[in-house]
Amino acid sequence: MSILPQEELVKKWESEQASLRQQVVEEDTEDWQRCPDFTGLERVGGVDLSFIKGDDVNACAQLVVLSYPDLELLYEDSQMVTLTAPYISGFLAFRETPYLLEALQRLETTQPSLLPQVVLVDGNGLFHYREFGLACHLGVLSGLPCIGVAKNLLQVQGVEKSEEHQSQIASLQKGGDSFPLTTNSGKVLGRALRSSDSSTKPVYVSVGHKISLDTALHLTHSCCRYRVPEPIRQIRSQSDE
DNA sequence: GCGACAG
DNA sequence: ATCTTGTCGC
Repeated sequence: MSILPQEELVKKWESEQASLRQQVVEEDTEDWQRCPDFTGLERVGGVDLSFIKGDDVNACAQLVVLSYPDLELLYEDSQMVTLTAPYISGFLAFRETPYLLEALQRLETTQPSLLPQVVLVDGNGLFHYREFGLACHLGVLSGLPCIGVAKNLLQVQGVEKSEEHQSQIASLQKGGDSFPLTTNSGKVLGRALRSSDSSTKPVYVSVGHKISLDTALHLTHSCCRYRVPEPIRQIRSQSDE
């Protein structure tokens, strides 16, 4: 096996992103997405990789499936994995997607009736340097509707932590309030969401696959008891329960 | 040289 | 991502 220099790796990954980007569906495709209170939606998934202190090679790949709208645990899968790809900002998917896909495939094989109807992904979707973040990548490869939920702002295409951005955050009064993340060319790539009344710092929601931004925003908010949506949050609290 | 850098 | 204690406020 040959090791590519990072510069070559990035070129290869960029072209792979460009080709997969064309397969992203940015609209609602499911019946439940068009119902006012998401009637028909029964299972919401969450995926994440977690690490331990000094080790960035071994990680725990986790998938949870929660009931909707009660957000109770229906399924949980944890698998220790050894990562092969490095973390490079903008290319998170190449590091994490293979193991998240494996988890979804294990579920599909063993208990297909528990497959989630939508997956909340820890990271960005279209709100990305090349409009193809982790949530898009996992969505296209799995075929499942996916939503990107990032806890930190990625500064991309003119969206930045400016005075303007800070004042927009300050203007979010209550849980559910949001404002658009608009590029310098005028395209809305996502929305900053105040996810609960008690949290000041927003989360950044963007389309992953097979869902509209409006639906993604409302569903994400309806999954929030605290700042981080339950499907993603319950993964972390899982380890000590 | 300095800031930025999803997870 | 992860290391970490207390502390302030509701």
